[in-house]
Amino acid sequence: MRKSQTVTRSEENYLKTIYHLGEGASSPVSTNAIASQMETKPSSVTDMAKKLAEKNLVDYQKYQGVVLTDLGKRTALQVIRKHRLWEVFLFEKLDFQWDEVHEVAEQLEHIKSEQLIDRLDALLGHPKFDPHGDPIPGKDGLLAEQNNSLLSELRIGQSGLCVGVKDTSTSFLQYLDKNQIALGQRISVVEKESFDQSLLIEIDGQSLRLSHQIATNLYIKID
Amino acid sequence: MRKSQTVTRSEENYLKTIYHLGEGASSPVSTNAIASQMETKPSSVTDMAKKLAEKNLVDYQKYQGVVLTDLGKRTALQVIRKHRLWEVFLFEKLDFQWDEVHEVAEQLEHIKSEQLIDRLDALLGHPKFDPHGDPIPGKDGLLAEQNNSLLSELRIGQSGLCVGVKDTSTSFLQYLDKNQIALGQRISVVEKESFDQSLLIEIDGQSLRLSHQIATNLYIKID
DNA sequence: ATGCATTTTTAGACATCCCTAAAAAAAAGA
DNA sequence: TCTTTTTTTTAGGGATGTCTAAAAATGCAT
Repeated sequence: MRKSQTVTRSEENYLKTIYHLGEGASSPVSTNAIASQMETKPSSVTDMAKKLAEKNLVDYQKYQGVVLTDLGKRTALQVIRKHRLWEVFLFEKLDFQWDEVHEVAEQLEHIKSEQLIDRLDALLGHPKFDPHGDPIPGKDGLLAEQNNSLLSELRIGQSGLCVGVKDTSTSFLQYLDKNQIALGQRISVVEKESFDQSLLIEIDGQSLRLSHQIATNLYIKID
Repeated sequence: MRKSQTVTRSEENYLKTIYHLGEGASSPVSTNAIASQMETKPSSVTDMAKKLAEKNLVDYQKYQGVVLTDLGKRTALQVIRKHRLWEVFLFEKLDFQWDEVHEVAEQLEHIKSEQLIDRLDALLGHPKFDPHGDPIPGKDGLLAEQNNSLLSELRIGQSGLCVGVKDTSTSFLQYLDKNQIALGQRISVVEKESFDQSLLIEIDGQSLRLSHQIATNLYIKID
């Protein structure tokens, strides 16, 4: 078993981004997609692609984008695992709001100590999902299954539990807070407006109208 | 009030080292002292001294070493505050041994979030000392008074509480663990051997002989 | 006090990670 | 197909933080 080389903070950030853009799959991710996601320049991405390929973390063919190797995927998942565990810690133990956890977790995810993460995981009770409902990869790199639907996909009369958000921007999360929509709540679809696809839902005994855009960013677990 | 510029991780490490070497005082710290403490080269220290002087964090005169400015001292103390709070967290919440906390805290101390540190401090109950008995600077940068003695300074018959260690090396801490010496314990000096300055002490109902070297690395709070 | 040893600084270089500008390849459309 | 547009890569360079080797300043000792 070959000892894995050091992966820098910057390399970890690239791997994470590539993982998210490729949805964990093996479709190649383009230079431009990575650059715009990371708010950097395509030329910087090309440089890094070569470095990651050198370290066997991605497959890279000129002009063809990058694909994570198995090693790259495992590495990315461990960074994501750390990110999401820290998010749970901030939310549960330090009373951060769910729209405040991301930025700090971006820093904490790069701390290198297996012991630290194992024990943090235990302290938190081995959580399976982060405060946004995203699944936390295990030590083995496996993700909990999530066969969830978007709220916008529910038919009239259907109901389910709100289990996650797709958009994690501060403005969206604050909108949910303002309308008292939180993870774990039951939502029923009362009516769908065909004109603008807005929904009338019932939540917590209250009726609420949500735009289509909101409904496409809420994950629902149907009973 | 001028917004303080960004301080890099490397700069923070230099400030911390300079603070420790200067014992917080205003005596100049030499280039070589910093270099050997940080396991780097004197030329690198000179480079950094210029950069820190530029940012008003140290006073630097060629060939005269560096002295922390007020701003530098405040910055160093905040890094030390973070380091020691994280040590308490690791020790109290994640069951790390006291010889294991340092390395991970070296990484965690550079996380930038005032909110995080404030809340961590609260979670831990605003501790005043870290697991080695070192005082934790407050938000205001003030250190709790510590008028402690070294065990080697006690006279025969005197006793006190073990409140800290001077040497924090793994080997020393593990020696203490092996001999069941921990912070908070009462130690009485029974006898002093003038030949090698070793001590016979009583601790936890047991007699124990300690070398002079051990005794000069244990802080005792005399009643 | 002056000569030698030590300390410190300078000069020049390298690695990382980013940038801009220009060239090259790929994709799109007429 | 053959332009034109878009994407991607190359070339060259800047900032940070490190190093080695050599020069300069300091300071100790006889």
